[in-house]
Amino acid sequence: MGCDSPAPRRYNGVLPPSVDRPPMKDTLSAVNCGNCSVRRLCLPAGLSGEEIDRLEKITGKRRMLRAGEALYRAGDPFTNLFAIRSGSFKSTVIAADGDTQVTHFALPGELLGLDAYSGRMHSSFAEALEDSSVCVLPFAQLEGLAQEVPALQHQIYNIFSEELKKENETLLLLGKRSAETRMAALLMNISSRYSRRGYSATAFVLSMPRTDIANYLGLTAETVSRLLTKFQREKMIAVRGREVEILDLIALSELAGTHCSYEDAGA
Amino acid sequence: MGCDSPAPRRYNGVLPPSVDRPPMKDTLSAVNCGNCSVRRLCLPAGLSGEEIDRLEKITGKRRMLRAGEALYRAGDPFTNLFAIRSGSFKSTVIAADGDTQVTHFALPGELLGLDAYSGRMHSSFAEALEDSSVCVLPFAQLEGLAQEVPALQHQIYNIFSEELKKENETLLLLGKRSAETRMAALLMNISSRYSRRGYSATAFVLSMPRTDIANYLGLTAETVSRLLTKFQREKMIAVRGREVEILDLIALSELAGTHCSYEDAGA
DNA sequence: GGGGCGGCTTGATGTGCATCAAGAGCCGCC
DNA sequence: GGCGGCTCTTGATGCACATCAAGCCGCCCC
Repeated sequence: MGCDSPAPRRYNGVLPPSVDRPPMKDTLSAVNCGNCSVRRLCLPAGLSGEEIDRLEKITGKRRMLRAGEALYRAGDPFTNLFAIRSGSFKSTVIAADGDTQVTHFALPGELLGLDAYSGRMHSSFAEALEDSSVCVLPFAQLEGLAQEVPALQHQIYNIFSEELKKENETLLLLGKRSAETRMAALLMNISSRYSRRGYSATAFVLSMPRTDIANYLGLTAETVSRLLTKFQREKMIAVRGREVEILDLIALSELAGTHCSYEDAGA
Repeated sequence: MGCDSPAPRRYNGVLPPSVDRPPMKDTLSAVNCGNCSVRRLCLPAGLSGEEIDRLEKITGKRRMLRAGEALYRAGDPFTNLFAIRSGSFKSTVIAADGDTQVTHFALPGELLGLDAYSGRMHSSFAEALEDSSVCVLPFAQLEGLAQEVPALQHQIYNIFSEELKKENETLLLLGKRSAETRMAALLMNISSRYSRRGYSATAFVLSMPRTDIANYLGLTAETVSRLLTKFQREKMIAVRGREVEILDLIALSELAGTHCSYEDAGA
């Protein structure tokens, strides 16, 4: 394509390592939004019981993925949105020179593929960070249903809008913050997202390798490693491989500069 | 609010300087989407003549703003979207510590306020960079119309999705690129956006000061200034204050690393 | 005209994080 | 068990860009 030119700068490829285990086969088990543990965070939020029933009729199946498996790749035709049911994903984009950028880490209840609507083609990659399961949402049908169910349309706008808001915060982080602040902010972010999902806010396992964290934060893996060690030395966290325990939530949130939006962190 | 803590890092306030001229008064002149020069880029894209008529009934009025005037501020209740008719804007978010980040520069045909839908409140600021005019779109009515007009709903999704896609590219830029690459990419980006709007791709006036460019790119004004000087020395551009002329589009696009997506730049 | 101010440029110095390099822990596999 | 390949850590060095500090230019206003 003649696109081999300029200077990447920093970094180290982070492309789908293409796992050797066979992909899990698609299961056709029916989706059950009404009982789903993340329904408050997902499409069904704000829908009546009857509306959720209609939604379930559309979201025909689930798909299981193994760690490292790609949910979609840039260039794939866009037909489905995916709602994460369990596990976690990273989204990445790739520059013309082959350089990769991790743009999100996605957790259960979040939707993947929204950026593919315009152009009818995925422009980013989504890859499972651990064995995961997603609900498959054929967008054409979803769109049709939203036309009839205002609450659903409402929720779709909500999710788009939330997504934009989150990206603004990421820009703030990347644009002007020190490595230390970025790292602290990521830990706080993951903590609060796990917490919303009913997991511990202070003890969790990072599902992604250091290289992905570094890439996401615009740093290097070495710097991430040093920062985690430093935080540990300062008794803010305890780290063992990918296991993290937050020992001093207040200190960490102050470092992150987000304590005001993290409810009652200061109380 | 007890939010006076941590380390800002770098930078220099960029908040609404609050112009001394009185704000322009709102004019009630009817909007005419059908004739608007940016309708291809705006909400009417893909709508039939009759549908555009219905859209016009909703978009009741225009609003004129002077350079430096705020269109909305974080915390304002969300009732309207705004479509830029002429001029340009910057969007910014503000961190808990008061630090500001410019997240976008917006040009005619683009929508402002999309990130405020969820939560019914603006979470960012939009400020006119020059005397500008916008169409006011009461979102409740727009939402109602979209419920009846699939093509409009479609276009709203399109715009949301485009917005997400653009943010991904910005993340790529901020996450891993050198100052030089960022600056070149911004110039190319502005160039192509002006070009889509029927203006020259190679000669334009930057409507924003160096500090805003620097802030947007995660750099300092000094670095921006040095880079522009350097590009000029290397005969890629000519700069005089805010006037920019691109002398070597190819070289600049190669520096930016985006030449593959810039149609026919290599032809 | 001249003084003040904000935006811009240019230079000198400093530093935060990348880069390079080596080694340690962990795991799957032969 | 032990080898090869990961991810992760830790240390030494260097550089890109921030920071600090003048000075310039255009513009408004007295």
